[in-house]
Amino acid sequence: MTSIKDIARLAGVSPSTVSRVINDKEYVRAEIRDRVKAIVKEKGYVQNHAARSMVLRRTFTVGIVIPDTFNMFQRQLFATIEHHLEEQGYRTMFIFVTWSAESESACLRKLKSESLDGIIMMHEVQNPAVYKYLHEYSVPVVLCTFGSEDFPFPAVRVDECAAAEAAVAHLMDWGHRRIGIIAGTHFRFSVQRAEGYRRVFESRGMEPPKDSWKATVPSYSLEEGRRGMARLLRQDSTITAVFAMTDELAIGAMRTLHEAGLKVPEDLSVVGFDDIDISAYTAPALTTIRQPIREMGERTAALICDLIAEGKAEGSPFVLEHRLIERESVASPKGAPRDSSTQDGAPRLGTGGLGL
Amino acid sequence: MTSIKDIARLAGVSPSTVSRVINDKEYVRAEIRDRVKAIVKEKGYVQNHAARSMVLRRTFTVGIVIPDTFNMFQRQLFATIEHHLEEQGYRTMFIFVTWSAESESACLRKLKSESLDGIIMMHEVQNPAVYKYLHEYSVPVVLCTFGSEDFPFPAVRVDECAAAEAAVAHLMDWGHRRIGIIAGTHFRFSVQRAEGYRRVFESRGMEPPKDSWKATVPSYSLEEGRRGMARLLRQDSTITAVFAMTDELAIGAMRTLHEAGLKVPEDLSVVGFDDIDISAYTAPALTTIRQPIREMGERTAALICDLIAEGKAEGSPFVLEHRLIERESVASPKGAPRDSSTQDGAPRLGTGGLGL
DNA sequence: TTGTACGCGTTATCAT
DNA sequence: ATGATAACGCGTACAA
Repeated sequence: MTSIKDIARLAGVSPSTVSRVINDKEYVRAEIRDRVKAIVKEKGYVQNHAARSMVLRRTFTVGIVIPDTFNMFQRQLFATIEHHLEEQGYRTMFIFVTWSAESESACLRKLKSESLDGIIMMHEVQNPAVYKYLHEYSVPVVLCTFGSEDFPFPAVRVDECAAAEAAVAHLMDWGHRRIGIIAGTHFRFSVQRAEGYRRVFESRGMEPPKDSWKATVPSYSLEEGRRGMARLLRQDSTITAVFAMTDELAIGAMRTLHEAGLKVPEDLSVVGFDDIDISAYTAPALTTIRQPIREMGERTAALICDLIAEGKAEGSPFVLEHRLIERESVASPKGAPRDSSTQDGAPRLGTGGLGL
Repeated sequence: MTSIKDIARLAGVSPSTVSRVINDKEYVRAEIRDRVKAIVKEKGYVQNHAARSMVLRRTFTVGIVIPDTFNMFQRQLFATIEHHLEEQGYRTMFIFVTWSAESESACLRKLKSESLDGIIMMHEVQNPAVYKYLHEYSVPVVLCTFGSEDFPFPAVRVDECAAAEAAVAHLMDWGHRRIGIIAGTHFRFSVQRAEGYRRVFESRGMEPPKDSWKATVPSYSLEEGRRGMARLLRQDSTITAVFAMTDELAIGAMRTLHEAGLKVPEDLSVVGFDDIDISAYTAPALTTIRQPIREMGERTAALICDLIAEGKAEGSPFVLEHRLIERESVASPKGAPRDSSTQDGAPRLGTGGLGL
């Protein structure tokens, strides 16, 4: 590969001059600048990243820690982040993590050896050593989609509990009382969303939801949604609606319903969470909670850039607004007309909530 | 960050010795080896990647060029590749590309500056300069999901044309004759799949498909599938089946059908292509062509490793077998019983084709 | 305004 | 078996 020295020789100047030209520094005669630039272009020269980051002691790279099974929601999120980071001149390096302890150690090792300029965590690593390392060496970090009480990292997220509450309250507004939940585990949001579910019952002075209305599944896949729904149906066939903790789970659940010959929403209503892109295209289209993906991504990218550049992380709030997207998967339970206490008329059909 | 020199000082040896220990070289007394290792562990030392790749003149990094709007099929594919590469000690760097010329230039620039050990192209870049550069500097390259006639890069893929033929033939076998197609553009596979579609008509001695049976859409998104199907319905309402060039397009198409009050497969049959994971969970589940994702990923990873290590790329074939996955989205056209020339009985319902 | 010299962290080579 | 030294490509302080 052609190096800065080659260019220097070709241009009849010293390497430092070439360096100045490339980095748009002052003190270069226009004439020389042009000559060097021409040669750079001709030779297709580009700086060697490794050498640069070695001497500059920074890598211009932001690491994104993300589950290796990332879903469409996360996919859209990091696409936004990546895009903005790119604009700011940062490279992006993905660090895929599974739920295994070994994978988390590998993650830590990677974080160390890469000496990244900043880290965006889109995955709640369990091993505290990771956060501890990041904190001790004061690596710029921003948490995205979850928060932490133990470490003072800025966190961009929605109020998971309130959002889940909105989803379940929506079901209540439609007259549902026996509402099931398909719940995941492991992550903070799983307890928060479950808490939101519980609170709706509480705040309305109702009995807490029965245990038989809950199916806990080991992951957030379509298949687990399918299984969870099947279990729910077995446990208590009187439920009239289901809150699935993620859209994937909800779509899997609808599949079970379809196989069982049950119609959504006529026989059973479903609401999801995340508003992944496919949720507007299922039959029926899924009523769900939308997290402001774009905004979250922009905010996260801006934060990490500020953190890297100036060490500051101001400009709250980092808790963004969620929004209920009404589509077609919710209706009144059979026999029971819609709760008169709500203002809204019929559910919006079509792609009204598509955001096009 | 603690460096090799720090460790050396702490252990009372020279940096070279530490280097030998770290890289498991010979000629180190066991006693010293243990002492150094202990200190390395205690200090949590890890090699600096930039420095290493500078002196070794390799980055241990494989670049994956991929569309920034990658779909679930590609997502599963690169997950497999990433996993295998990781096992072989390679890092992975994604290079996201859009369909713009500017983005492709940026891609080229990146490829140059990163000095990657190898490149996996999962996206058909239009600008020949990219391939030219790769070829000239004999960077190890493997194409994944498409081939090239202009450059001798090994390519892992299926026979797109034959696969599309299988999809459409399946429709024919069910008695369909007026079969529409939702087609994309830009990529090699779009012309190959369209060609497969055409050939079925030809090989059965039928008239070529009418122009009004074809809707060409500008991208492969859910939304374009929806639009394409709507257009098809307007252009010729007598079609009884549709071949969508990708599953996303198919799912979007089914959405239009749902909105129009048409039932799949009773009113209209649909077959897709790719077998993305959600295709088994839609209602109805999608009949589609499965590309052997796992195998393709493994093959691609193995190839790039061989290419990097030994410069060779042997062990064809690189053209893998596709497979028709029959689910629920195909039935006989209304009024017409299933073509008696086929051996198979009723379509498989449920998740028989799920591959669990 | 330009060039020289050094250092970043690591490994390979050669000397010991 | 171990250590000293050079080199990788670049940026920068300092000399010119």
